[in-house]
Amino acid sequence: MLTGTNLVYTKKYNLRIVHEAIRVLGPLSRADIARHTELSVQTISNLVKELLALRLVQEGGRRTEGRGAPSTTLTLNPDGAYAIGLDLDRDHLTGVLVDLAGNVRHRVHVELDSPSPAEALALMVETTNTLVHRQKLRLNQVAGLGVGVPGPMHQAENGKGYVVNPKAFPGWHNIPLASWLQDQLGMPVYLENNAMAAAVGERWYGAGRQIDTFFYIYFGSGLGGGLVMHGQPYEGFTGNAGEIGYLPTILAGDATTRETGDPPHVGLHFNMPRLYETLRRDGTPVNTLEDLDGLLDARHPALLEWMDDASDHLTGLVLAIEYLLDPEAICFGGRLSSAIVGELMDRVARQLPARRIGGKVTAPRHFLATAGVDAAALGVATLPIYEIFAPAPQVLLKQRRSPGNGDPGVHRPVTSL
Amino acid sequence: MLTGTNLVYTKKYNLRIVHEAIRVLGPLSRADIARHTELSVQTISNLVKELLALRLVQEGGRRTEGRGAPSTTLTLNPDGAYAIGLDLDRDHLTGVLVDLAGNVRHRVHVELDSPSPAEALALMVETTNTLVHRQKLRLNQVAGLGVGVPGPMHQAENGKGYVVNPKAFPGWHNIPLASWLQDQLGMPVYLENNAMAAAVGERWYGAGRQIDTFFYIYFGSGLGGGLVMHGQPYEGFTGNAGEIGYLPTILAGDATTRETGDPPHVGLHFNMPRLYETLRRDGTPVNTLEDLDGLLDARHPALLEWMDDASDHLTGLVLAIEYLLDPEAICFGGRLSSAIVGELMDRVARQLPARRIGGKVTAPRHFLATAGVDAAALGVATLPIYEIFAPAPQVLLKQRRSPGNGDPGVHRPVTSL
DNA sequence: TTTACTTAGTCAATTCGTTTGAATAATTCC
DNA sequence: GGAATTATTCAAACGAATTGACTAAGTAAA
Repeated sequence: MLTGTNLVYTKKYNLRIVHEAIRVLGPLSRADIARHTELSVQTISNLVKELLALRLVQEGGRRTEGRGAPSTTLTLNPDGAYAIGLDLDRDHLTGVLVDLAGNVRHRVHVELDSPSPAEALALMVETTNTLVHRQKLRLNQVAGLGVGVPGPMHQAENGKGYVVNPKAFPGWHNIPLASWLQDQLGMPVYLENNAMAAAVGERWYGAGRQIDTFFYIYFGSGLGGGLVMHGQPYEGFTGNAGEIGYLPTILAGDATTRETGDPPHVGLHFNMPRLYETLRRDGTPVNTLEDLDGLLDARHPALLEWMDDASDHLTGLVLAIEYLLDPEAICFGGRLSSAIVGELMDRVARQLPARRIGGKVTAPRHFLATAGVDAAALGVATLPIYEIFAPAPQVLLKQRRSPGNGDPGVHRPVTSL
Repeated sequence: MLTGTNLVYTKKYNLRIVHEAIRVLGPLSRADIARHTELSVQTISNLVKELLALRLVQEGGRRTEGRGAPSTTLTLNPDGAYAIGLDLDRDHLTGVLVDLAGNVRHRVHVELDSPSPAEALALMVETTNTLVHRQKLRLNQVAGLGVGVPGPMHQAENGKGYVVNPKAFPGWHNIPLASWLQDQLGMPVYLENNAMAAAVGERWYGAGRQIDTFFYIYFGSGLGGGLVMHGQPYEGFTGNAGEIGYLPTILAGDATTRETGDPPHVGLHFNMPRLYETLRRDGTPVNTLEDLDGLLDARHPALLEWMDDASDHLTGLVLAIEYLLDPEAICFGGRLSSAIVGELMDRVARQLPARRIGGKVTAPRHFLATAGVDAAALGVATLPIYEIFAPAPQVLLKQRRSPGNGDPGVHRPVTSL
């Protein structure tokens, strides 16, 4: 990115910064924003005027604090924008319609069993239309559609667009999900692995608002991870950073496990279908994540045994993240219930001190994700909103006009801000 | 960082972008730069005029290619700036004076044996003065001094400035090396762990110029790592990202090793003093890194055994980096000779395919660092230059005027560009 | 109650870096 | 030799943030 910048980009960025300041720190007065952004009050006044005209922010009552004239408070207009998020996995499809403030306005949930591409596509289009109509919107009033799938993703064979991991979805080889949906729905579609999406959601609406750099450990049907650095999601070169499930459990040695033919890796210890099967063999019928909650309440021995093993590996994983990435915090969330995730966190916290190398004083703090079981759906829904409103540094830089700019096909719309 | 920007910052950034374009892609004409940066020729012409006046770039001959008027070529002026780098470890101090083009103009090397803080400080001041006088410069003509130490670093107890890891330097508890030197020498001092510094050097002068995101595996007296993402060094929240030596070798289980009292971690397998001792017990007198080269030529069994063990762990480490960070490339370098590092890389490359989880198609490429044994010294020398010239996004953003801006004490000078 | 002071916000003029358009020079192609 | 092409500069225009003057609306002190 050796491109320069000019005053047009300056303004775009400042508009986003004002929006972001109100979003994160609001309600705020124009003078407050000026102080936070180091811009002049006059500039803020002009930018706020534009945001008001776009109906993205709204004026509240006047507030008097100390001496001087009372200030007019500004907050985001929740109805300023909508986005849709679809979280797809082999066993379910969850769809949400969220507004600019991150409120889930509508939710649709369907249980699935390894759908074919055609079935899933039809269902996703239907779900999207349902969500749009319930809010009495037209398709073009929605900022975009985010789709979450279990990682990792690969590039399509023609080099255009990402395709879903065929290992998680047998029969989905080389299906360019994003462009299919985009053609059907005529709105920008963002495909992302659900762990990363959950991280973006946490960054935008959760505790991540205040935390610059954190790693999100995502418990889904498998184990995933997402990384936010300096407020920006970090995707990696091939778009698969944070794929913690593939980390080897033993750093040296290449012994492949008899069972899967793959080298021993962390993911095996967090494979939910595998856990269900173990529990079933043990005489306990389990099919869904909700069933696990009941077992936890009953302190079921086999479940507790799994949790011991899982937290043991999780501790090592946390250490790897600490030493390699040194984040400010580590976030735990996903589709497992808060009760189970919380217990895992407790166990990790107990083990961790003894397993750190001596002399380390500061360590990243751990926190439970705020979004709950729909973290991924909410997360992918924030992708279009993030794209339009986030004050990312690249907003400031001129875009290459030339073709072949490296971005492989996932739609990036002309941003409105 | 919720600060805005204005046209003054725009210009600063564009100046750096022009400089960077010439540095990386040069020699370039004004029109070439305009095409690369997407700025207008007029703008480039103005900015180049300033860089010429600052003597940071120089005009070369005119070059005619195809039809049209011939263009004036622009290159960096090597004498436009100088910087000094000092690489300190328990066993040595290496100092280099480099120019803007990355040429090592002078080099000083001293063997040490766990110096006291006072001794080391005196020696570092002396070395700096020697290097400055050899080039017939005055202290204030040097852009700054970079100091590399083995990581990790900690914050000083008063919260101001980083201090050297007391584990690597017994008796160095809570010594604020950077501010001491800054007071003595009156130039900006940048303290950094040598692995990260080597990565910055590689990014600036080596193969990293073309690679946006890479991980640098540094073989020093121990094992270190540095991370460059989107062209920017990533430090982590406490400044200790990339501390790969501390990664647990076994993800689950908290068995501490009898020997050190610490949990088993990768660093133990790359501890040079420990290797020397093993070899000595084996009847082979070894004291320095150069001795190891001789043993490699002789295919010494004990050394080869170490290399097998080391590469075995290195492979696991590479996998962890691949899956967690998904970089474009991984760079191998440090103070071990290229011959040894090269052999380690060969062994890793042989083991790696069998140990990846099935289905992974693309993988980061591996390359040997370009800088050789002085990588760290050259790397720290680039820190002041990087600070002044690198087109980092934060250059575009207004700085907070208020005190307590979070930057803990390491001197950040007013940049000239 | 009056007066002084403080703070929020707007209007108008200024500043400054990039862009645009015109002009000039140097070279190749026909 | 003339037309086309490319590099570079000069001068004017554009558009963003800034600055300074001003109004409005409150608190604090006399």
